[in-house]
Amino acid sequence: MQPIGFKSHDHGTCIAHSVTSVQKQCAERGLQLTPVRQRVLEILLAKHQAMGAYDILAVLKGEGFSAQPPVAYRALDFLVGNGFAHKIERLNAFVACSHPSSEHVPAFLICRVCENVAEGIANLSEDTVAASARDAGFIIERAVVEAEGVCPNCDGAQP
Amino acid sequence: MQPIGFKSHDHGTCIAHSVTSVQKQCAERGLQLTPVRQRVLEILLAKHQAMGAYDILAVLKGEGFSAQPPVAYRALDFLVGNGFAHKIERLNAFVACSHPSSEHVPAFLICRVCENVAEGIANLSEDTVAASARDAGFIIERAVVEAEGVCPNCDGAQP
DNA sequence: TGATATATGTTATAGTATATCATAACAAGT
DNA sequence: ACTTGTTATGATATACTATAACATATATCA
Repeated sequence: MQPIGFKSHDHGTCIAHSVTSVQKQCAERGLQLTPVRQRVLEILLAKHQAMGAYDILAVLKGEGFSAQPPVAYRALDFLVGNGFAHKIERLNAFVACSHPSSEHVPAFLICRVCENVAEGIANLSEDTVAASARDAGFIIERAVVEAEGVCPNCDGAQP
Repeated sequence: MQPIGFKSHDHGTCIAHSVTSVQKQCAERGLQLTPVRQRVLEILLAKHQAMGAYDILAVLKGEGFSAQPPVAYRALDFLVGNGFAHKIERLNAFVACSHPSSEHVPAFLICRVCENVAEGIANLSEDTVAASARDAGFIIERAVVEAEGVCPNCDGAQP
């Protein structure tokens, strides 16, 4: 449940573990993790940075996949729609989900210097947000928190 | 501090009051609320819906202002940069700020049916988000909460 | 007044995302 | 086997969003 984007960790294992986990969930839920979809997930997992759809497309291009925009957007729609990735609206970019096994309100910590992204979990239900929504009679279906700032690796080093 | 987007209220007064408030703040802070800037603010205030830059441009077009994209984006940059409006990233659209007199983390309640937007205030400092950021050593400079769902006026009436 | 900064006008272009139609692959029922 | 339904992919074109770059004007102040 901790953000992992700014800590050093065994990233090879991190990737392998995530892919396996997603494969398992797809099997359980009757979802097809087709080659493009899995490859896009792997591309996202390769960094803890957000990637634009066209960045992903550029990677796919050299690998025998069709490289038209809809290819990337469809794969991303699948991943985002099923909770395996998130879109960071502020950046028009995508990241693999760090907590793919549970429903949650993702909270992104976006470093404006190095552009790395860590994903935490927000607990809006205990926030004033939930109270406002309740008072207004508004039913929240999905939510996201996007926070921009400076990560520990960049703090001090850069403006 | 309550969201007002879904409640009936005297909207004429609501607009006039907001404009006056922004004028006053601009005077105090040495900011120039030029004709385009004020007009864009008024256009945003006219609804509690988010408007795209090109929607705004279309309104300006009939009013003797230049209607090239940079005109709208510059006015919006001014308004957003000084806290008089917000950008809703999820919609690539803009709304006038409902609480223009104080620093705050805005929390948008976006109705996916009627597209109206209410603005509440989040208190992330008491949320798990703040704890995650602290643990990670991440310094949050700006943040926003975007929640999508169904407003009381649309609930029941629509899917 | 002149120097500097701020704001606007204008053209062109970059970057992001989707609509649309065609084709393929596979499963299920007849 | 044959049709039908469903899901995924291929491919083209286009819509939508945003900014770069440079010219001109207007404000502000030493």
